[in-house]
Amino acid sequence: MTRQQRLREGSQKRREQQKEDLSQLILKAAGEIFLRRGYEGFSLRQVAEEIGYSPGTIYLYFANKDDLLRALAHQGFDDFSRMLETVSASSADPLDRMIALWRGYVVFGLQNPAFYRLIFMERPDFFVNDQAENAPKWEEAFAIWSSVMNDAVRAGKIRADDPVKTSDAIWSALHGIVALANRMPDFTAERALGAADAAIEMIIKGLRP
Amino acid sequence: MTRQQRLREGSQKRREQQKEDLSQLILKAAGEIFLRRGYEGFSLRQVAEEIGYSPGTIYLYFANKDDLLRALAHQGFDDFSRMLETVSASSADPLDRMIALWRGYVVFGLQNPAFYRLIFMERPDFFVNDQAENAPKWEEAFAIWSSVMNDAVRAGKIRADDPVKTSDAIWSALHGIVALANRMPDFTAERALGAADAAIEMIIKGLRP
DNA sequence: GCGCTAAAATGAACACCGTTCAGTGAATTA
DNA sequence: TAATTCACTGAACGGTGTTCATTTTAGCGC
Repeated sequence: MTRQQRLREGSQKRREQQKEDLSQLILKAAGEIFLRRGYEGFSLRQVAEEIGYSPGTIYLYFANKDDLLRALAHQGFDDFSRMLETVSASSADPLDRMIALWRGYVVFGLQNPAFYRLIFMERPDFFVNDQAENAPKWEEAFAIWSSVMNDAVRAGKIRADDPVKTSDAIWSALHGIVALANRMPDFTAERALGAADAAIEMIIKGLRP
Repeated sequence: MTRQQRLREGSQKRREQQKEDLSQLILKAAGEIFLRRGYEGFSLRQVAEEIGYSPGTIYLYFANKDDLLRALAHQGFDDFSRMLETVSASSADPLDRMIALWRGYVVFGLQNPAFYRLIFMERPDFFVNDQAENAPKWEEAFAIWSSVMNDAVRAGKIRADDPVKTSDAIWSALHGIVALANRMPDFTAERALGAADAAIEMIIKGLRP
């Protein structure tokens, strides 16, 4: 390899590094503004303002607003997935683990309202219709969810005549709690946690074998 | 009363009538566009375009976009309330009535996605913080809801240790189903109805005395 | 019928938004 | 040093909600 080739390679690498840096800077600023202003208040022009670039520059790193929003959603979903994994490893008892998972879902939703809204309320299409390899796998998270439920069924802790419908019903109950807390002014986190306890108790008793 | 006075009164009435007419025309056009374009696509300029007036005219009849949107939400909530009343009178048996009410909630949500989204997902603040007399009463709808539940409790059909938490949990479950069906591309109405059946069965069994 | 007056409606403007693209200027290459 | 590539800009386009001076319209007394 000649000296010139090495020089060119180094230069190219440096450029790519800078490009990657700015991409990350945009993403970081976007995350801050998204948390600060919420889903509706989030705008590309503010992100550009924040990092001191013109609005057009963002389009050199992200295809459009949705693309940037999708990147944020993926980050948020990674956190969500990690939480699921952590919680599902918290206990050896199948029933305890399942309850911990459900409670973890609600707590995550209450503690990360902006991201929960983005992922599960405003733009679930980012995940459902996303074939990209780098996309966090909706299915993987759901795999944890259903494996925990399967374990409880196998251990004879709960009955699930129709696993899909039952799983949907449980998910809906938890999602409903978080969604109401997210949008209704008087559905406080405290009230949501109370509803979650009642729901979990109801579900467990309702699915008793 | 002189002839002139009568003339003036008639004229004034005619004017008020015209004002009322245009107000209703705006509301009607707004409803159509809201249904056609959904919550996000709805714009005042389109409403003005539809009825052949300039955008500013709408502000002579509604304070702003929220005010018009609130009027739509109130209409939608009236439909919702009527449905609750109708359904709650459908059966004499407390348990049947309660189940019919729950199922009616889900069906209404699935059949009126735009309005359900407006009322329960995007702008519940229209109701929670609305002190106006003409506002549909959130509390009245909830009164039907909880009276039906109370009847079932008194009839010994279900147990409700903590009525508020239990009621919140049930509402959350139903809302979760409708909310998921509303926003998730692959959560079809059919799937939602399946989840609703599973949820209702789970709840009934979970609350068995 | 004719001015006068008050109400109604307009349309241009403002400040935003996402998005595009010809043009600029700096860094790299030859 | 000259040429070229590249990141970046900033103005523009069409859209949004909202305001307000201005114009048009309609009813009134005469």
